Amino acid sequence: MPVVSVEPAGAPGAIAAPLALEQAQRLLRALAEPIRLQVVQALQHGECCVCDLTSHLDLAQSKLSFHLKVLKEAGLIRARQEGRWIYYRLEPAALRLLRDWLDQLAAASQSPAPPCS
Amino acid sequence: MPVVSVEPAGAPGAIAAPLALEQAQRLLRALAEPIRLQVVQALQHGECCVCDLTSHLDLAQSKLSFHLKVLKEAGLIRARQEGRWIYYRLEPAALRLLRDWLDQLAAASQSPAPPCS
DNA sequence: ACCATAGATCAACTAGGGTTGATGGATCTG
DNA sequence: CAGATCCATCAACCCTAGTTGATCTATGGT
Repeated sequence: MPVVSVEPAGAPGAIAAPLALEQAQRLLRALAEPIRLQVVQALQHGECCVCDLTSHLDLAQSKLSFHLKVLKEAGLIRARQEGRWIYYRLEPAALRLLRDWLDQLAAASQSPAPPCS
Repeated sequence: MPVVSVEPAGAPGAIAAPLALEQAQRLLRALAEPIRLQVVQALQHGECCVCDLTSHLDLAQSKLSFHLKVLKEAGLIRARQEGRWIYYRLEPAALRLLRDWLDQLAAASQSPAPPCS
């Protein structure tokens, strides 16, 4: 179900450019929202159940649930149920994916090259 | 004017967390839009004038201009005038800033730690 | 001076994403 | 079983970000 399938370590040289772009876009859209960024930050040091997040971030339960869903569908977080609590945690692979995408872009943009095709 | 002031290489250990968060958020919001991503990709190998971008991406001039402004205000691109043309180019420092922010997050999220405070 | 082109800006409109409050389904406790 | 807690989901609303078409400024050519 998660959109970002943690790719099974194929040859690191080969890149399917448009696919990577699409994934990068999904991740960016999911992260580009204040509340979701707060959630991601709150999860950066370990997993956390929803009720603690609501109180910690002072959010309506419904609102938080909505944003958790967006983050989960983008593949940025993962849920684990334990009794009646549901613990969420970050998916570092997704973060690394986006980081690598940015890295490529930054690398390409500083290699001297002729202007615009 | 650019929001992302290319910080003058302070002690790399010291981080002003909320400030970095705010900048990351600005960059993310600017990048999280299909057209703006296309623009950034189009600029990844060198600078380009607006008229070439419009034809290359097949966009209304007004629309492109709007998105260029957003990218510029976020500090992701920079403009240079030459005659009656205006050339835009990527600002790799901004990309690296965001990459580093993601890197921190990914690093923190995989160090084993106790759950939720 | 006149006209053409490049690009920014503006006002009016639109649509998609986020909010809100209520309801529903699970799981635990007594 | 009855009640309570945790969380997801839904429908209605709202607002902001993006679109559109027109206008404005500046530069350059003739």
